[in-house]
Amino acid sequence: MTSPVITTREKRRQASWTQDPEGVRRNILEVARAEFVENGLSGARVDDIAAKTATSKRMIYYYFGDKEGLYRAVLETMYEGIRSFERSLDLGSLPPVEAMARLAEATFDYHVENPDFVRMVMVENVHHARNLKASRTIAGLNSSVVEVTRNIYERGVAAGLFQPGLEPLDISLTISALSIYNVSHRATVGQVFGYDMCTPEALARRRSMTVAAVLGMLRR
Amino acid sequence: MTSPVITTREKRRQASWTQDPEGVRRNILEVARAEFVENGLSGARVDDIAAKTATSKRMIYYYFGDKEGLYRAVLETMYEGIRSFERSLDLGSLPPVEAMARLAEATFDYHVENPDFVRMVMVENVHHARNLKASRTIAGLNSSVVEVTRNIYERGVAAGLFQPGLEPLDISLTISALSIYNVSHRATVGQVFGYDMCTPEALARRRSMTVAAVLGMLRR
DNA sequence: GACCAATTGAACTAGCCGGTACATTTATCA
DNA sequence: TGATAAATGTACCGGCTAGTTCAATTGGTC
Repeated sequence: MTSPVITTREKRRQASWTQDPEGVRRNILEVARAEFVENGLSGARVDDIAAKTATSKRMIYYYFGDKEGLYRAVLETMYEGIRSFERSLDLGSLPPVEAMARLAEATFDYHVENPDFVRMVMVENVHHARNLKASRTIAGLNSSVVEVTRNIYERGVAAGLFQPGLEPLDISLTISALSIYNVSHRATVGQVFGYDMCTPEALARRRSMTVAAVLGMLRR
Repeated sequence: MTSPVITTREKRRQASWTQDPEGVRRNILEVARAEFVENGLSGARVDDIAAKTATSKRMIYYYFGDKEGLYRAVLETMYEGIRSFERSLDLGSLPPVEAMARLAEATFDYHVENPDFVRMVMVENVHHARNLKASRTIAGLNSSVVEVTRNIYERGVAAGLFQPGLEPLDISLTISALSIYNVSHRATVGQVFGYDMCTPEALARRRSMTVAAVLGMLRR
């Protein structure tokens, strides 16, 4: 179904080649993602991206128009990823406290496992989310995580377990803040405090503190 | 004592001018800060910075060596700012719970009031803290916030108010995460959720939730 | 197998951008 | 006041960088 990705090694340098739009597109996106994540939008070089693909710079412009178009396409794949993660959450059957803990843990884990997403979001924030705004695709991908949170929260309030009067969105943002920080600020925290937040031990500690903070904030 | 900052307007375009090393340096740093904060390291243009100063590009290289040297100098002023803030904290006389709440609030407020610092830290993380590492100046500016946190925490544990066994650094990082997020992720959150985290009302909510989360996590 | 649209390649370019050469003016101080 | 060092201005450059031109090849269609 999906055509095989063309690796850099097997570059088709002969006079003859086989058409493979899907593969070329995917190959460019993969390389571009690595470059944008590593160097940011302005820091990434189209020539470098092209050199690392199995194809040429010409194809980047053919498929993505310009550098920002390519960046936007990468951004879109990232947001598709987290939306898909959010949809996969199935916490309706768990009791409120367990569900909320599980939500926090899953969110935490997602960010740890997807540093590229985290870095891309950082880059995008440096640019005031200009490309996020410009993407019709991402606009259509509305987040379901707030509704998930609302459901759990309201069940908890009804059961007398959580204190009432809070905004589900704020709860969501708190979880997000505690999850993303470990990855996004790994470098500066590592340098300033001589502490790597991403070792397995550090992550385990930070994970349980995240759950404790979220539940502690909700408990009445 | 400090010479007046030369504004862009009163550029000295005459054949004669007065020397003002301090002023020129400061003027360049101010302009550079705005540009780096707005565009990042690779996004900022030395020509643009020069054009917005009262002096010329020549002086940037005279005083700061190269673009990265200028960036590093800006970064250093930022870290001097937060270290100074940390030293100004005087929470030893407050009871543990109040002191911890006050620490969280003050940290929260500092980030809200210093978005330039927050953005600079973001940019620096995109670059894997390369320039932070390179700065001897910042290395000498060790953070006192962990010791402040440790003091409060240990008093709280001794008083039977906080649960024992936690790392002061982790508590610090939790406060930091919850404080910085509102500013650093304002753009993407604003776009994705249609929610501006930096309105006075939103900040008030997020501020009290931050305190609640931190205390909730510590309470035994 | 001839035609056409989609896809790909190689070489090229205009302008930007970090950095510099060189000359000149201002302050310091003996 | 003259010599020296520090500070500043003007003009310039070489390489990089996003984007393009022009042409060729491929695959499907009738």
